[in-house]
Amino acid sequence: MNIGDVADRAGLPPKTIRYYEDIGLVTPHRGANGYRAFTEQDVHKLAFLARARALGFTIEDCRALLALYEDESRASSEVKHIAEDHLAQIDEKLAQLQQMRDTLAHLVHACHGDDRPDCPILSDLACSKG
Amino acid sequence: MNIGDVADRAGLPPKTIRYYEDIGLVTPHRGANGYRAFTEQDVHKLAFLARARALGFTIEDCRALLALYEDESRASSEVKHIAEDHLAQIDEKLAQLQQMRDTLAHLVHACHGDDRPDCPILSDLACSKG
DNA sequence: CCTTGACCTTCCAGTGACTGGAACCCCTAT
DNA sequence: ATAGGGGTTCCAGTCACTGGAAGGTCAAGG
Repeated sequence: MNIGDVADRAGLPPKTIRYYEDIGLVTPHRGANGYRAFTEQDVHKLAFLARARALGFTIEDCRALLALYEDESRASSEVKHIAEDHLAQIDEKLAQLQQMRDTLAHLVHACHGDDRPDCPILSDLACSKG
Repeated sequence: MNIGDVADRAGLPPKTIRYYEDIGLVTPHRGANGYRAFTEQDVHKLAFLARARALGFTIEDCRALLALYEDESRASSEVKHIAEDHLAQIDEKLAQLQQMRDTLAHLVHACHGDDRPDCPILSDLACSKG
């Protein structure tokens, strides 16, 4: 199968798939014309990657998950460990983002947003006592 | 004032301050020895930047905000507009992250995490019907 | 057979916002 | 004189792609 079809089926741009080959996440064979020839298994792997990336796992997480995925004898605890780590990171990011959101929403709310130059947003940024 | 002191007072690493000079956010003078010589105003500006960046504004947002900040006659509506845009972006990101969190938490919860190879996390990643 | 257009290939460069490191200069204290 | 802790520049790397140029390949239509 050519890269374009794989891209459609895995839900990843061709550029990204080539990049994944560059960094060794997939290793498609080559046809006589030099085109990459993907197997069903490759498609499966790439779809796995697409989903894991969509869940915010880093490429290195994905590499580890793929290795575990392909290891028949892995323990589920290893996978759980990676996922839990990632979950904790997401929680931290969520908290930070929520904090940012609250502060910003407060500022936007306080700003009258008219033609006058006074602006609570800028005042706050200028001296972070808000 | 030298870059180290400014870094302490503005809450930014020296490297970052040099980078901000590179991209034209600040333009400190130079002493006879070639060292950057920062004024109080520079410190103020950098602290402004530190705060705005901490609120997740992009560098280009910051550039715009700084310009508005230094423009005595700006309308607060312009600032509000930038802030509202940014707030909307944050909200979107929050929603995505929350969605990711929910899915992942569900998977982690479903995984027994023992020595056996069965793992709902990998199963889900492999075929996204979960 | 030729052309057209869609596909494929490689390689290089850019993104955003820094960060690390090398190699070197300057200032102060001992 | 020397040791250290500043400062300077510049180059390269990060992360995960993405855009674009230059060129090869393939199937369909005239």
